[in-house]
Amino acid sequence: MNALRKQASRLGEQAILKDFEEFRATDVVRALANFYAAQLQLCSKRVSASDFAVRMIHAHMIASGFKPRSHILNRLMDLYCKSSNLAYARHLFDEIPEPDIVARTTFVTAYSALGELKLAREVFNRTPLRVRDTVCYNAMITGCAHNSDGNAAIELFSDMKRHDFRPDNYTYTSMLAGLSLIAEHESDCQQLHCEIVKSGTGFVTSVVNALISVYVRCASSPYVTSSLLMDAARKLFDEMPLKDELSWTTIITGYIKNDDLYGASQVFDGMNEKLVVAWNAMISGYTHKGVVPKALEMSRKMHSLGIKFDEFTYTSILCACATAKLFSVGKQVHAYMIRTVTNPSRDFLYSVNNSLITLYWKCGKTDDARKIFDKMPVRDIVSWNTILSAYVDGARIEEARSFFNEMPEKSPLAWSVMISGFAQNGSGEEGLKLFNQMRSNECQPCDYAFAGAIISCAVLASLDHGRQLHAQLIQSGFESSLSASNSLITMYARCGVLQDSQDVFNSMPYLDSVSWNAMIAAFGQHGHGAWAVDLFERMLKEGIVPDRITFLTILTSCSHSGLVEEGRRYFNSMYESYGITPGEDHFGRLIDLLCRAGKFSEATTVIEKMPFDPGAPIWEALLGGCRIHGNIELGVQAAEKLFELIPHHDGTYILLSNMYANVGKWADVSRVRNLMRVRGVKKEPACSWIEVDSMVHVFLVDDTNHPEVWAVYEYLEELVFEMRKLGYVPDTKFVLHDMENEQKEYALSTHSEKLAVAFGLLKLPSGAMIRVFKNLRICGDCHNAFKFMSQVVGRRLL
DNA sequence: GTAGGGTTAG
Repeated sequence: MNALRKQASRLGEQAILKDFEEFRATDVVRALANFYAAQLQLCSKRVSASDFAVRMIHAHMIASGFKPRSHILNRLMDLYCKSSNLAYARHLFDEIPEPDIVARTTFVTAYSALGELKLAREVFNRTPLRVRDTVCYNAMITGCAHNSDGNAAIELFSDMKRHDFRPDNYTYTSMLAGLSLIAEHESDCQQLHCEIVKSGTGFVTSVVNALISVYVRCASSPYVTSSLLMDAARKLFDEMPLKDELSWTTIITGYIKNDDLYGASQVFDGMNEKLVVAWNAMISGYTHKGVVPKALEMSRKMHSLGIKFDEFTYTSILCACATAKLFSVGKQVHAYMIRTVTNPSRDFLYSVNNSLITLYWKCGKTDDARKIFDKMPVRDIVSWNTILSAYVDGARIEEARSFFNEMPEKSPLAWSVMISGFAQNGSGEEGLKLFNQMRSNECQPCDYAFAGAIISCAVLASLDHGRQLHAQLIQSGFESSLSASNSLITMYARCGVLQDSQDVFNSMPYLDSVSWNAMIAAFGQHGHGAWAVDLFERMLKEGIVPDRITFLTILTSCSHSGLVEEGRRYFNSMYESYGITPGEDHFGRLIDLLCRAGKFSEATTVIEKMPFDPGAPIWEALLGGCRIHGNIELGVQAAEKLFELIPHHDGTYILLSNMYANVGKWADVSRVRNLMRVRGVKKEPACSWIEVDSMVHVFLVDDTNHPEVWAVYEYLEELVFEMRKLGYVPDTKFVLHDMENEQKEYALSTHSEKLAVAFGLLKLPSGAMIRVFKNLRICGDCHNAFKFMSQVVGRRLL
């Protein structure tokens, strides 16, 4: 009891408790009943802190031997449901011999809100028809609609009509709102609209609001032309006899959702008394559409008009600052908030602190973000997820992992962030492991989780897994998911099946810049620079604005296909036409482009004229070019710079030794390899479980950015080197050609067999060889796979 | 006891 009391004072429930203590003296049952009813009423108004008080009052009821009548009992159960103490409520419920309809409806609502549709349905089904009423049907319909069971909602709707229950405003509102969330029920919404008009509820504000939001939602669907539907929504809005707060905000956010900020601001300007909610909608609208200055201007205007900011306003402004990385402005807003908000609620603390964390994270201060998190008196799921994303975003994968393990509650979002975090970090295997773990924890993967798992397959170049996941994705109903489809494009390309990438790309209902970037990259990786350029041009024609990633991708594609002119032109257009300042990564691609084409003097000029000191990516690009063309003098210079910048990077040694190997300077190759050994440079470990067959794909397809790829790359090159040293002229010309000039079409269309033949390694019956390669699924140890390969090589050579 | 808008995490 004392512990509870302590908690009560922390939650600010003293008022209730004081009344409570005073009342104990009297002992009249009727008065007690009134008192309980009044206290419970009080609790229901204090949403955030009522939990404890309810338990106190209930405990007192039991202690004083008070037997509550149904209305008090119902209220008690309702409060328990709303404060997530559903078990208590259910316990009470089960003890009532004949629970009334109010009690039953309470449970239908509570279970539905928790996503426990089956339990809700059970309570509903056990309610005899003679007891049922419209409210209880409404509650059940809302439950079905919110849990995306549109068909059940429709069935219930006709069921209630069959039994002569007249649908009311609540029914129509729930039906409309629920069905419009589910894509395949658009025509049902149209039918409902007709029925509403006939029923005479067509002018009821709440129903029209719901209708407007249906039109808005349909308008933002990728399958339709939004302007007509928005016009229809606007007509409904203009013609409605009585507008309430919701009508205004629904239409404003409707315009924002459909990218019509002008339309939104027009309606907003037409408001006589501008609601805080509407201001908030405008501010967040501008922020999300990337017009942060406008968002800040709105908040300044709001301030100068003396309109008080609420929790949502602060959160939105801080989010705007985070998006635009305006750290000092964000801090000012925070300071202003501390001055003006004297008594923040718990919900306020959550959201504001969460957006502060976001601000610090986006401004590159992850450790400070963590400090805020640690200091927060109360944290919610978003607080945890934000920190997790911050770690993943900063490639601090180990910290992310241990933070993830500490999380008290792992939402699907957290799982998917962590899964794609692993994948982005090159740990495809960890990503897939986690995805499977997610499923075995009975956590239904969402489309983002699938996307993470699919990217993991891309990293591993594990086509079989990728295809399996694609099938499961369709089974789970995520076929049209943007993020999952984007990851499929990348996965198929990395696994060497370009056609499948194109199929996914062409079948997508709508595309975002990520989709275009992925497809352009896919063409580029497969050596189809010209196709990549075509697609890029098509993207521009369709009015999609290219971003930094698009330019990285198109520059890489040009570079891999020797399209020097185009690459140079695109590089220049970056700033001139799109206002994007080229970063070091873009310069790196340009250098790569020039060096691959042998234009070393132009490359060195670019390096000299760059607006910043050249870092590792620049020297790596230069060294890479020197490797291809055997430009020893310049290559050595670049390697020296690299050794200064990143002393123990294995990639530098490997590039250097390959450069020597390409011009037949075997002594130098040995020298570099020895140097590596002497300096204790560790080679990145090879990935452990993919098939040799897949590795070859990775090696040929990828840009050699991943550690695994480096390992494979080095190993295969070593094999060729050994062969050459032994005076064997391997029939590998085109493979080497592939390596160096990225003409990968042939290699990609081949499988292990052709590759093996190409290496001149084997004249084994191809079937046997294929089986060895294909079945050599060395789970947990790829070294053995390589050992096998080298044994075969040895046999042939000796 | 039932419906509908604005915030922060991918």
